[in-house]
Parts: sequence; C-alpha cells; structure tokens
Amino acid sequence: MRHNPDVAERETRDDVDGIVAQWRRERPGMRPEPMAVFGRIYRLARLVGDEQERVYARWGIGRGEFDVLAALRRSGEPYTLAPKALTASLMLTSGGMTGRLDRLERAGLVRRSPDPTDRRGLQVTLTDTGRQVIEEAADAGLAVQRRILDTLPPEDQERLGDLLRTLLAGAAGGGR
Amino acid sequence: MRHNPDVAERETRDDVDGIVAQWRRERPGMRPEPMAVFGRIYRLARLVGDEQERVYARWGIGRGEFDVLAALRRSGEPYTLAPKALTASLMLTSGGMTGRLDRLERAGLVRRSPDPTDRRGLQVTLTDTGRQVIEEAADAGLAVQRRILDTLPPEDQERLGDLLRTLLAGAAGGGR
DNA sequence: CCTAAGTATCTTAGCTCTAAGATACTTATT
DNA sequence: AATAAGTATCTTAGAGCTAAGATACTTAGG
Repeated sequence: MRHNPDVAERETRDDVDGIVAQWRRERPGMRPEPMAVFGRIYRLARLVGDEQERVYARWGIGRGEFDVLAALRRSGEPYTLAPKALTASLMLTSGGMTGRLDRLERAGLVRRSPDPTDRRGLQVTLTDTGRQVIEEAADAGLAVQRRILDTLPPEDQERLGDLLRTLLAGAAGGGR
Repeated sequence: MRHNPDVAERETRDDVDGIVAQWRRERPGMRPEPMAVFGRIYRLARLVGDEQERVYARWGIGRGEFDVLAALRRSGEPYTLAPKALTASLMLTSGGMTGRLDRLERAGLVRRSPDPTDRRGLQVTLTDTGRQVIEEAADAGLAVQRRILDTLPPEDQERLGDLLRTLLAGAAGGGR
C-alpha cells in the first residue's frame, strides 16, 4: 500500500494520512484536518518517549524518575527542591510524587531531609550518585532526540520549534 | 517574568525555553536544542489529550475506549474488527484490549461474537448506541483540536503537519 | 491421521498513577 | 493566647496498563 505506484508523486503518505482519509470517506463533511497535526503529535510523544524510556532503563530508572532527577539537576547547586515544588513543576499529584521519591531514595539517588524553616516540609536533594546518573542519562536521552530531529534540516528544526511554541501557548492559554 | 520588559523584543519565551536555558547554564556544551521540539510535543500531547478526555467523559468513555470505537467506526460497514486487529492498530497488549472491550461491552457500545470461520477468534461490532456515541464524541474531540490549531494561520497549520509527517517517519523508521 | 508448532484470547500479578482524605504543622484573626 | 483556616506530605482505594502464561483452537509436516 505504501509503495503503490499510483501515489508515487506524493510519496509522503503515512498512517495518519490514512486515518484522516478513512474519516473523510466514512463521514463527508467532518473536516478532520486537525487530526493530521494532533495525531502525529500523539504518535511522536509515544514513540520517542518509549525509546527514551528504554535508554533510561540502563540506569535503572523510568521516565518519571528521570523527570524528578532532571528537575533537581537543572535547578543548580545545591540540587535541592521541596516535594511541593517538584509536584507543581511536573504536574503530578502528591501521591504520585511520594511514590517516585520512595523509589529514588531506595535507589540512593536522592535524599529526603527535614526543611529547617518549616517543620511541615521536606527538602529533596540529589546524591552524588544521583547527579552522575542524571547527567549520563540526560545525555543519552538527548542523543535519541537529536538522532530523530536530524531527519530535518536545521532551518526546519527551528521553524518546527517556533510553530510548536505558538501552538503550545494556544493550548495552555485557551484550555483553562 | 513573562512580562519582563527586558525580553519584550522576543515575547515568545515559554516554560520550555526556560528549561533549555537552565540546562545550558548548568551544563555548557550540552547542546539541548532538541528539547525545544520534543519538550513541546510531550506537553502538547498531555495538555490536549487531557482536554479531549474531559470532553469524552460526557459520553462516559475515556481515551482508550474512544480509540477502540473510532477504529471500528472508521473501518466502515459492518463496523466489525477482530480483537487481534484492534490490538495491533492501537499498539496495545492483549490484556489491555480485553479490559477495554469488557468495559465497552458492559456499557452496551460494542458486542462480541464468535468468528464463524475461526473458532479461536472473535468479532467485535459497534452497536447502534456505540455508533451514535462515537460520532458525537469524535465531533466534540475534533472541535477541541480545531480550536487550538486555529491559533495558527492556515498555511502554518499545513506546514506544521508536513514537518511532523517527516519527523514521525524518521522516528518510526529509525527507532527499530 | 497424529503430533508439534503456531495463533487468538483471556487471566493473573504487579506497577504507577489519581482522587480523596488523614495527619501534622503554620499563619491569620480575634 | 486560642481558635480557625491554610499548607505540606503521606496513606489508601481503585483504575488501567504491561508481562507472563494458561487455554483452546488451527495448521503444517511426517
């Protein structure tokens, strides 16, 4: 089907184009064009996300743990944040964060200590091992992204980032 | 921060730009540019996906159930597919598909019947109610996508779809 | 035919998440 | 001070997924 000579002129059809065409055939008047964008966004998120997750497994962590370690590392010295801040920036419930921190602490990648200024609170700090793990895993995950992104020439990479920035602003702003 | 006059000239910074800048400050030489694309793809998938899910809830279904009903509806008359085919096209394990079909059958949206030509197999068929639900829910979900996509002018919408098609081909091809 | 290998579906155990709520501490009001 | 309201974290129950494997049927090879 993909190599049908009838469509050789525009050899850029993919599964998503097929789905859009099916809807058009089944329900004329539906105008399913937006699916061509969001269908691909969903598939890319899943495909690339799964591939990055397989890479992170080398260090014994999943995507969720990676995100926590990355937030701590990015925050700079002393690599310390409150669970509350992590919960907010990773858009997670407090229960989910408790679980991630339990796993990371058990693996020796973070340390929990009491907040000296507020006895309700905690501080979560990257251990030396944790810092080493996140730096190696982040480089490996980035290499996965770079290899896929290099399908596009540099000027298209930048143009794609710009279009997505605008779209994300529309989704984040309008969706409340 | 977003309305800091110092950055008024390029008033297009978002959270993802901030994350990229943090990595650059913390680890010079990391070249985190690909995150500007994939970070936004992940966020869009989550934000728009969650919003569509809230819409589907009006009909008592989640994203998973929606995808099954949509695959059946798109396939055309007689709206029948084998669980095996659904499992493959939705990239799900057989256990996950069993669960979705159980819920859909309990809700009266699909019917399971034996495959007349292969006694190992089943056929899953959309009920009349199921067909009505998927048509209404698909229109409502599409409206969510269209509202967000219309942040971009029509020519950018098309350009974005083309860039994503190329990127998805690179991810699906290279990732094996 | 008969056996071995293959295929389709369901079952079970374990994982991670959310939603709701409990606990413990802090801040604001009187 | 004393009380009420607010905040940070953890706990619990339930949903939906995957991985592994059980069951039942089909197909291929001798």
